[in-house]
Amino acid sequence: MHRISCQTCPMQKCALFTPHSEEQKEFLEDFKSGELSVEPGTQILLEGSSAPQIYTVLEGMGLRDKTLENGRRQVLNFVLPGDFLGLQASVMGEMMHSIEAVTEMRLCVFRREDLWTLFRTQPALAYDVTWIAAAEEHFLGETVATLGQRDGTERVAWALLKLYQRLRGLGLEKAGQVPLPFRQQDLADALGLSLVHTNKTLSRLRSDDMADWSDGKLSVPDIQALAELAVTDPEALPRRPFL
Amino acid sequence: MHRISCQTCPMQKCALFTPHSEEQKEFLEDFKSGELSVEPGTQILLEGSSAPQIYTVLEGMGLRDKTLENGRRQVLNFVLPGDFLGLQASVMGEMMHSIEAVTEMRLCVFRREDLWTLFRTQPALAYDVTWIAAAEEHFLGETVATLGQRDGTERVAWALLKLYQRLRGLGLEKAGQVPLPFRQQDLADALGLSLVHTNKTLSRLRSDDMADWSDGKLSVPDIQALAELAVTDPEALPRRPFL
DNA sequence: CGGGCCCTTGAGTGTCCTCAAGTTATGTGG
DNA sequence: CCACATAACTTGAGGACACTCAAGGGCCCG
Repeated sequence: MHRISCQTCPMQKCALFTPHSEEQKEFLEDFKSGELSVEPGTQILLEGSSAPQIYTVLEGMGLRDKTLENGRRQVLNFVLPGDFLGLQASVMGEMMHSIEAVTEMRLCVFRREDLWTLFRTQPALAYDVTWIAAAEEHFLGETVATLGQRDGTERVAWALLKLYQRLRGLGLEKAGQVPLPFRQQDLADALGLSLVHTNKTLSRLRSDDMADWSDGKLSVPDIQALAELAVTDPEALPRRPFL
Repeated sequence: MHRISCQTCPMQKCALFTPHSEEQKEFLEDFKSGELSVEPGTQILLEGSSAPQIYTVLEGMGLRDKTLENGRRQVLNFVLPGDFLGLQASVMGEMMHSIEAVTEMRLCVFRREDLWTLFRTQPALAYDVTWIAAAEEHFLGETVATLGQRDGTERVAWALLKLYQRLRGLGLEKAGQVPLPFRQQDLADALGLSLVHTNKTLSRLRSDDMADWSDGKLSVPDIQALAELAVTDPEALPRRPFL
C-alpha cells in the first residue's frame, strides 16, 4: 500500500466536497502523517482513551457508538468516506464514544498536536474544522428529534433515507442501489429499537415498495414517498468542507 | 440598561469558565457589538432563518428546540448562562432549530461577520469556538444515547442530574436547591416522553427522595443514588472556554 | 368570578419489547 | 463430503411500558 498525495486525493474529485486551494493542499500534504488500513471489526478510536490521532475516512464504512454503564449500545452515527474522526478527543482531551470499522477501511492520519498549527497558520481550514463540528452537531440534533418524536416506522424510514442520500452524494449509487454493509442490529441500536421490531419494520417497508435493504444493498424506488413516511424533506445534502 | 465591559464580565469570575488573557479581553471588547435583553417567551433565533448574530448568554434560561413537519416538538437542550448561541447559523448558513427565552434573559451580542476576523487574528479563540462546538456535539451524543437506550425513569433521572450539575457548576445553588424555571412539558419534549408519564415519573422520584423538582426549584438529596438510577457517572463538569 | 395555564391523577389502549424457535449462509475440522 | 458451529436474518406469541383520552384542582390575572 502506498501513500496517496493530497494533490491527487480521490476526495478532491467528489462533487460533494468543496475543493482546497493550492496552498491548502500543500499544508495538508505536511499535516498528513500517513495512512492506515484496517480490517473489519477493528476499533479505530476507543471510548475513554485520549487518541493521539485524527483521521479522515478515505474508503470503507464504520460505526460511531457508545456503550452505557448497563451494557446497552447506542450507535451514534454511521461513518462514511469523507468523515472526520477524533476531533472530540483532540479538543476535549478524551473520546466519549468508540469508532469501529465495519468493512475494510482506509484512513488518512493526522497528528493531533499539529491541529494547533493548523489553527495558527490556516484560519480558513480552522474554519472548516469548526464547520464540520457544527454540521455534526446539527446531524445529532436531527437524530435526537428522531428518537424523541418519531415512531418506529418513521425512524427506520428516516434513517434509510439519510443513508441513501449520503451514499448517493458520495457517488456510490450503481443501478439504483447503494452499498449498505451494516447489520440490522446496528440500525436497531442507532434508532433505539429492538432487533425484532427493526426487522419487521424493514420487511414492511420492503413489501410496501418504500425501501429495500437486503444483501448489504439499499434501494429506494420513490424518495419522495419515503421522505413523507419519514416526516422529513427529501432535500439533497449541501456541499461540505473536508480535510 | 448599560453595557458591561468584557473586562468586568461576570462570566470571568465563575470558576467553571477558563479565563481570557488580556489581549483576548481586548479583542472581545471589540468583537462584542452590544447587549440584548429579552422577555420570557421571546424567540431569540428562528429555525430556518439565517441569523446575523451570535450570542453568549449572560443571564437567564431558555430552550433550544426543533419542530418536525408533523408539528411535534423536540427540545434539544436547555440554554443556561455561558452558552454560545447561533454558531450553526454562522458557519452553516442557517439555523436548524429555534431558541426561545423561558425567563428574562440578557445576552452578549456578536456580529456574525466578525467571526471570520476572530479566526484570522485569534487562533486561540477560534480553537475555543471549536471546543465549544465539539462539547455541544458530545452532549447531543449523550442525549441520543439517553433517548435510544434509557427507559422513562432513567431518562428523567439523567436529565435532572445533568441540569443539577450544570446549574451547580454555575454557582446557582442556594440552600441545596437550584432554580429550574421550566415546565414539565419542556422536560417531556426533551426526553421524548408524554407529559403525563413525565409527571408521574417526577412524582415517583419525589416520593422516593431521589430528586424534588417543584415550584421551579430542583433539589437532589443524594447525587450518587440519582446517578445510579440514571445509569451514569456523577462526574463534575470540566472547565470550559467561553466567549 | 370566569378563563388560562400548568400540574395531577385515573382508566383503557397500543406500540414496541422480550422470549423463543427456526431458517439460511458461511466456515471449520474430521 | 458431511457433521457441527456460528452469525445474521425471520417469524410468532405474550406481556409491559408508555401513550392517549379524560377530568379535576390550584393559581394567577383580567
